[in-house]
Amino acid sequence: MQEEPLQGKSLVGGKPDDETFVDSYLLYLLAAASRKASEQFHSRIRQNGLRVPEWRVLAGLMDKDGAMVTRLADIALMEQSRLSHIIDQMDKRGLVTRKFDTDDGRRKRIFLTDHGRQLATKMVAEAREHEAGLLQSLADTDAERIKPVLTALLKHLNNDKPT
Amino acid sequence: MQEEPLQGKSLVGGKPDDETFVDSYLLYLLAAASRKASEQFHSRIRQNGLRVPEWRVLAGLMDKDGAMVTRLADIALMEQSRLSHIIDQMDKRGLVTRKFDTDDGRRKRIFLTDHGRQLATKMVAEAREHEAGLLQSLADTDAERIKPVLTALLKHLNNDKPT
DNA sequence: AAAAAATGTATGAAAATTCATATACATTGT
DNA sequence: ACAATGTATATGAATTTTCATACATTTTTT
Repeated sequence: MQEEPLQGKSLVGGKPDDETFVDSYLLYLLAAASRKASEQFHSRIRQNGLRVPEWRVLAGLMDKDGAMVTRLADIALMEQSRLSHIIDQMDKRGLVTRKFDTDDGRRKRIFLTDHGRQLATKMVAEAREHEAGLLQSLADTDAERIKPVLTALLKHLNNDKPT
Repeated sequence: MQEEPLQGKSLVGGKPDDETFVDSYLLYLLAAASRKASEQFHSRIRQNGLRVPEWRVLAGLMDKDGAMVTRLADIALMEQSRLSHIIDQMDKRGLVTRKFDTDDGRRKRIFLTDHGRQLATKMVAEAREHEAGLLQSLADTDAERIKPVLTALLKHLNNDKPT
């Protein structure tokens, strides 16, 4: 599609594999796989009037409605203060609501509103549909292996968190 | 470390597996794996006076010094205009430099300066070291499977890009 | 060979995110 | 019971990122 024109030294764009770094670097592979795999669906999210972080919040609440802010931030893969800002906006839009935790006065618990749940439900359906297409387009063997591998990695990562 | 206190309904934090969404959703697994796996190294990046996107640019240039902006943006997993801004800053800091492409007047090619290359080299070494530790801490079978699976996924994703 | 369309990069204002810290409540140790 | 310490969330200024678009080419079309 987009051809890299050769350079004077005829090297750019064609380094032997053992000289490249990123293509064999785990953290890069993870980031790249995540970004490229999500690209299409992210535009669907925007078509539904949401931004990606907002979708993550909705999805997180579908699993854990009433989660406390810190926990939700962890689930939604973002920093606490960012989540606070986002909750502000989603609250104003009537997607979620904050309630005091009766047991612990410092905590607030975040709940989906009816409207929020409605939108979240729709998006989860779209997500599952999109995922099915993605998995189907993969070679069967790959599709079977990818999730278990990621789950194992994630489990491991969540265990020995850095002190 | 951080215990989720049980709710009135004794349900929060303990939904049966078949009711949770994110934990079995591919795009979430990818994003979560990427974020959690990178967390530690990202703080190393900052300790070296870089931000994560800057590190990505340096790493990309280690593989493809003299890349054009659009291509570098793709490698470094960011939008073109963002890369332009970042190059501005890295240029001012003396890490990279822009040169005109002789063949195509629209293009600029980005090169590491000596200083930039020095820092990039150091960081790549740190990255490899960190990666080795990460892989070692995984069960052998997992470690062997993860990269091929991601590589296959990425290869697939890069092929049938959405029109 | 113009004109039209496409491509590559930069730019700046708007919006989002981060960073440091304030505030409020809880827990621990004495 | 009271400091002292720790935890949970919010807040606002500073910074980064995005979005739309301008500008300068190059490529395609007629």
